[in-house]
Amino acid sequence: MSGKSTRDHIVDAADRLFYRQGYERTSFADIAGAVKISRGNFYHHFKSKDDILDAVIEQRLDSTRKMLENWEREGDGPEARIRSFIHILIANQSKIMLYGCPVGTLSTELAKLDHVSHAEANKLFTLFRSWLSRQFALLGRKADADALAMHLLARSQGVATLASAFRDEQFVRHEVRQMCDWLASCVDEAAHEMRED
Amino acid sequence: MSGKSTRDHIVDAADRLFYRQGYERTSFADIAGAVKISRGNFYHHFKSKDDILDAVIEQRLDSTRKMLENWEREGDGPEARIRSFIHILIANQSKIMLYGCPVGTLSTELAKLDHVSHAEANKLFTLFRSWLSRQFALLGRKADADALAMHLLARSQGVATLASAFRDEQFVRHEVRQMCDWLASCVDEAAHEMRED
DNA sequence: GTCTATAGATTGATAGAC
DNA sequence: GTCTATCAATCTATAGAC
Repeated sequence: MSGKSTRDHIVDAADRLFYRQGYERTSFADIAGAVKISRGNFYHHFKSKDDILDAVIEQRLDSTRKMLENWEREGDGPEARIRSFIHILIANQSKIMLYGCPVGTLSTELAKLDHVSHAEANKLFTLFRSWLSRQFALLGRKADADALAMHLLARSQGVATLASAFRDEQFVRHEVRQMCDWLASCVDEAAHEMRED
Repeated sequence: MSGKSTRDHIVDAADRLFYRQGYERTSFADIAGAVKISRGNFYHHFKSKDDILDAVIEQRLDSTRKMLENWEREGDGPEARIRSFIHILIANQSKIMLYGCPVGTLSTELAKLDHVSHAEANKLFTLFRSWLSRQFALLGRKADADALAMHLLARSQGVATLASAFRDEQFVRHEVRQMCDWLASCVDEAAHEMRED
């Protein structure tokens, strides 16, 4: 109950720094400075920098799973849950405008580095993808649920990228509104198909 | 007429490596290896690594300007020109699936590095943005031309990001088709507004 | 479990011969 | 204009004292 272990502090600091500076740019010295331990002490907890990365990805997967489960438990329908996803762009707007989306930017960086953990990082995308796909299926769009999930994922990724390039709050709000309109039209189409059956 | 200067070779190699590996990861040794010159020789042509980056951005701006001017000269209408933009995703598909969009990934990396040339790199985005905006205005959507340009930019960025994460050709083709449908609906709405005036 | 000290490689950058 | 040699700083990682 006394709080977090040194290992947890390292993972937390690395998580923040990898997001803000990128993985390649972040050195052990940076993390050591943030956690206030010596560089040599790292290797008691992790055997390499890649090892810290894997722990960071694991932590992000855990917290994302919890977030999605909470949205599922809140009792609202699938449309409201998907709206919660869309509104991440508003909730995290200031960070996104500075550093982009933590999922997309990590995946992109690891792809370029041809890093062994690229596949691990992409599990974050897959987590959102299958969760969204399930919500669209619940909405009555079973046939194209996965395509809709990918479409929405892509649009939020694009908004995050341009948000960090242009730092334009109004653009983000405008696109979020449009995505919610698009979502509502998805529901309408589903209802229409039901009537036809 | 004898071909490219050493300086040009350096910029070409740096351009390719910055795209494939990222700016931070690419060292002078990498570029030297690609151009087959010694590391010391760099500093006769550039005074720093940042200097090479600026030259790379300048070259990308030049070639992008030429591409957009060519599309403008081809005689087709604005709708066909915007379709040419959308189809970059198909034309460069294999590279995009490996390294993402050269514009978006550079901007994202420089944002995280808090690099002085981030604004320079964003001029690439602005170039596409104002060109697209002009095309939408020609299409009869003067009032919201810039918002439509940003929307389309965002969607292609998102598709590029997910293309490199999931390496899914069919997804790219599907999204490209949808973007073209959306473009056609933009034209219809413009025609409808004209009738109302 | 945390530290200091250090190895060994690589980084961006400089000096000076040719 | 290109080279070799080298600098100082930084990097990941290891060894070993406490």
